[in-house]
Amino acid sequence: MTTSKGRVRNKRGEGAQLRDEIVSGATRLLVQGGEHSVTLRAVAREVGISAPAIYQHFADRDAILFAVAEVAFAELEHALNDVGDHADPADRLRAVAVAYLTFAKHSPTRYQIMFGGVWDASKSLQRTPSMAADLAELGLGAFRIISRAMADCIEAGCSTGTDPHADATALWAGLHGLAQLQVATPLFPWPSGLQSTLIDRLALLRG
Amino acid sequence: MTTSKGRVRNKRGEGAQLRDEIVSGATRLLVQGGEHSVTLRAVAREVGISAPAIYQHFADRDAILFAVAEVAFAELEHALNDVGDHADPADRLRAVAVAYLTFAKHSPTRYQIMFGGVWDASKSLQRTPSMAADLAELGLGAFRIISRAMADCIEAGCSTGTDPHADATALWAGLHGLAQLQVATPLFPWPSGLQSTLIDRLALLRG
DNA sequence: CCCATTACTTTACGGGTGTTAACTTACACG
DNA sequence: CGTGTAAGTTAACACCCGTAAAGTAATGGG
Repeated sequence: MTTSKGRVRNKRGEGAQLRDEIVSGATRLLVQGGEHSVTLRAVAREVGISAPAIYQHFADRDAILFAVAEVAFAELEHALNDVGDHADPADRLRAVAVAYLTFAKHSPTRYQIMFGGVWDASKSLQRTPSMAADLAELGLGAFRIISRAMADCIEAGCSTGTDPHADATALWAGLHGLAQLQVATPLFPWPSGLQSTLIDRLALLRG
Repeated sequence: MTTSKGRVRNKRGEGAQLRDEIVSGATRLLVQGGEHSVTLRAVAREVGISAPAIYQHFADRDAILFAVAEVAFAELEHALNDVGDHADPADRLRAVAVAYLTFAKHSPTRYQIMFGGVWDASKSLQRTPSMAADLAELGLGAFRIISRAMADCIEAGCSTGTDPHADATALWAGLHGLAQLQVATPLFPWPSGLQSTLIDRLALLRG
């Protein structure tokens, strides 16, 4: 086999493959046990390699978590983009919002490291300023999809909003709060239909 | 005789005082360094006692954090109740909402252990079902203040809402999302006036 | 065919954690 | 005054962590 880039090496797999295994192993741990259970050694254990082997692919524990977040962001963006065709821009916006909520609800721990990281100032992600900036950039990608759908609604007259950015931001905040709060306090008597209510009110739909 | 290290030990009735010192020490650590830095030993260090001494007052580390949350909930409730007199129920609701946001923004890490605990399934608070229930109960206390203010608005005709519980819940979700998201991602270009926009929209004010 | 490189291994260091056990001290009471 | 009890102490157990250093097996170029 030719090695133009010299990537093929060891018994376990071809270079980048192990990196992916590490990321998905870490993701698995995150989903199952929360952020704290994603430790360097635990990831290595999960993947079936020795702990120091990880340093071939990641600078430190935080870099792994960052990679997990990257994947999660990509997945979220995909979910938001892939809501199907909707003749009515309002329907589309609603679908995007629902997709956002579905993602957050379906994988809450990943959602947390994406958007809740800064809370814990010293341990979790974003210790490095550059990392915070990168995370913010990725988050903006997801936000822009909401923002665009919102703008389309306003332009089409489905929404009585006037400032797409401000309106989309308000909607985003509402979605975030609903998603997180519902997962965090499942014992609360959540009214049915709350989701639609909140979306329609914040997006100023059907006004 | 006092110990060579100077701390007066074991006076009867000093017990409860030390308990408070532990709670406030833990609070201090939480505020400064995030939840992960509130470790049993660190708390003991902060208070100036030995780690095992804590077991006289708390069953385990989680119990300390729970006590911290209790105090924080009391403080939040007090802040929500103490928004001054307002002739207009809408003004009062707005003031309550602002107070909520102010609290969350001013002490984000405490806010997190109050409402964000369940995210991390295995480490943080609420491992015990009973603890989750207790936390939920405390949270309900704060929510009821919002709910009552909301109901007053509806009754007075300041709000076009119809279902006080549902409307208050939507507002709560919005407030939670705004507070947390703004703290979590400070780099985002937050529009000015977003706070009032969100409150008025979710509370259906000035209809 | 040899050898440098690469990717991984084992080993080990230095530290942290929650928690238990055994000891010590100070006070309260008979 | 002696003594029992409660509230502290120190010491220790058993784990976990991140990561650095050194060893080893496979690979591919010269």
